[in-house]
Parts: sequence; C-alpha cells; structure tokens
Amino acid sequence: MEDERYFGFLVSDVARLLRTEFDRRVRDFGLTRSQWLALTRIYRQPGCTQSELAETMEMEKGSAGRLIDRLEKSRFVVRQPDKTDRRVKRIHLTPEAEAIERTMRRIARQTIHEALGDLDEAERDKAVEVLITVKARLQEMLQNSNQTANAAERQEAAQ
Amino acid sequence: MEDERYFGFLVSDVARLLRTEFDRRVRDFGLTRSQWLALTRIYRQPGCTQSELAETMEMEKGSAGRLIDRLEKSRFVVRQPDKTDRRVKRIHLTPEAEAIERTMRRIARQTIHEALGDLDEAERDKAVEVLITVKARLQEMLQNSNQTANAAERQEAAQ
DNA sequence: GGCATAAAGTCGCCTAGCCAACTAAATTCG
DNA sequence: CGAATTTAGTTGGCTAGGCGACTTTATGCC
Repeated sequence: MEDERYFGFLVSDVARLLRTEFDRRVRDFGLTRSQWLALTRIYRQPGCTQSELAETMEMEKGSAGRLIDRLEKSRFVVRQPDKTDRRVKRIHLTPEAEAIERTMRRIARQTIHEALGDLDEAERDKAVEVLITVKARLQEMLQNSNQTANAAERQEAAQ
Repeated sequence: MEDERYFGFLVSDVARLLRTEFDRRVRDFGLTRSQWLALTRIYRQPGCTQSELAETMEMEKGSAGRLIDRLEKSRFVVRQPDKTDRRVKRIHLTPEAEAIERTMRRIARQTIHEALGDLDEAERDKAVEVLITVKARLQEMLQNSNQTANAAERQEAAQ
C-alpha cells in the first residue's frame, strides 16, 4: 500500500525533473518544453484548430489558447481564420518553427536517452506498458468525474 | 529510440492526470496536492527550515517560500523565528493541519489505488524500480548542469 | 577585528495549467 | 423559421514552479 503512494510521488518527481532538465537545455532557443510539445503536434497536424490541439495535448482549451498566444508572440505560429466556420482559428507553423522543431526533437531524444542511461530495454518497455495502463485508467477516472459534475449541473439546471 | 521519447511523454502525462484527479478530490478541503505534500513533509520533520523543506521537496527556495505563504494564510502552518540564527524561520503544523493530513493521506492512497487498478504487483514494483533509477540519473544530470552553470559564473566573476 | 563569501528568505517576473464565466457563431429541433 | 443548445475561443483568477536579483545575517579566513 505504501508502495502505491510511492508510485505517485515517483511519477511526479520524474516528470518535474525531466521538465526542468529539458527546459534548461532548450532555454537558449527561446522555447519551453510545453511549447515544443505543441509545435510537434502542430507539425504533425498542420492547420488544426485550437480545440483539436487542446484535445491531443489533453489540456483545457484555455491553457492551449494561452500557449498559442505565447507561440504567436514569439512568431513560431500563426492563427488563420477558417473560411467556412467563423468561430475557428487554424494554427500553422512558421518556417523558423519547422527548423527549430527538428533541433528540439534531437535535444529531447538526447535528454531522455541520458535519463534512461544504460537501462535494460526490456525493463523500459515493461515500465512503458505499466504507464500506458495507468494513464488509460486515469483518463477514465477523469472522464467519470467530469460526467458526474455535468450530471450534477444538469440536475441543478432542471430545478 | 522513438520509445524513449514516448517514455518522457508518458511520465509527464501520468503525472499531470494524477495531479488533476487528486486536486479534484481534495478541492473541498481547501488543499491542493502540492500543499498536502508539503504538509506530510512538515509532519515528518516538524520545525524544519524553509530551505530544508525546499531541499526535501526538491524545489527552489522561492517556490517553497510561496507555498508556505499560502499554507500560512490558510492557517495550516506557522512560521517561527529561530532562536540562535535570525535568518531562519522554522515551520510547524497547526492542529487542524495534522487532522487534515490524515484525511489527505487516505484520499491519496485511494486515488493511486484506483489509478493502479488491478495492476499486477510485480509489474508495479518493476516500474517503480525503473522510475527510481531514472529519477536518480536525472538528479545527477541536474546537479551537473548546476555545477557547470556555477563554474561558468565563477569564471565570469574572476575576469 | 574586519572583510569576503555563503546562506536564508523575499520578491518580481515568467510559463504552465486548472476552472469558471463569458461572447460569438453554428447547429439542432420543435 | 426561431428559440434552445452546443461549440470555439477568450479572459480573469487561482496555484505551482523556475530563475534571478536583492537584503539580512552568519561564517570563514587573513
């Protein structure tokens, strides 16, 4: 049981350390890890909408919007209005961003590579399996708590 | 190689989802996950200094200071001046905080328990092993980049 | 003893992210 | 068709955390 809690601590610690180390390495390029993650997603899905980006990054629309604000201010990204739906804005990388994206990818690969060190490949794959499972369960749990929240809201609205 | 990057993504995702789900569950108690983590540390090390807390939580002094600000404002914690060293402030839990700490611990255990689900115990332990190894390596890497930063600073100062 | 250096906290500024409230546009349905 | 609902995006308020500059106090060394 104690080990279960320990698992939670560990995941948080590793994630934070990874982010900090990566941030340090790419600071000179004027990009943070989150921004770079967004760029890779836009790279793979050019012209996506903000909501689509929020969806694939599994974050709130608001957070995604502000991330795009910063990327746009640094001229890595442009918002283009959709032709048929006047609500949506489509996101495209600038040429500079595409070049930098490749560099970031290399640094990320290198950072993780060093962090994993001489770890046995089979062991790593086992851990990845576990993380995938846990992630799926957490997504389910969050969806449930959203649903119950929405249900409660509807309940209220009906009164 | 692609899998290595995947590992990084996964750890970040799981950490974020875990934090979000836990935050939702404890919101009614007026505590966030970080605040609760701080409380458990202070519980285990009553009267610790802010720097010690920052150290054990592996974060910057500034971040720890502000965390304590919020905890103090919510009356979960008090700062007491040290008798011999007028620079240091020692942190103590209030009685309310001690009671709440136990509740939070139960919720954390339950959250992780659900997130891990029917995961095989041996598998989980394997993953924990891997995470411990990676965490240690990352700590080493960060220490190195701090040292090189400090060295560069000293170099500059010497000129 | 006196001065340089180190340590403890604080503060300002930044990114990231959640949540909730809001506007505007599109869609659905009676 | 028109009202109700849903969807896209924005904004404000919050916590969390990094980084760097700064003040105050201790400590170490000549």
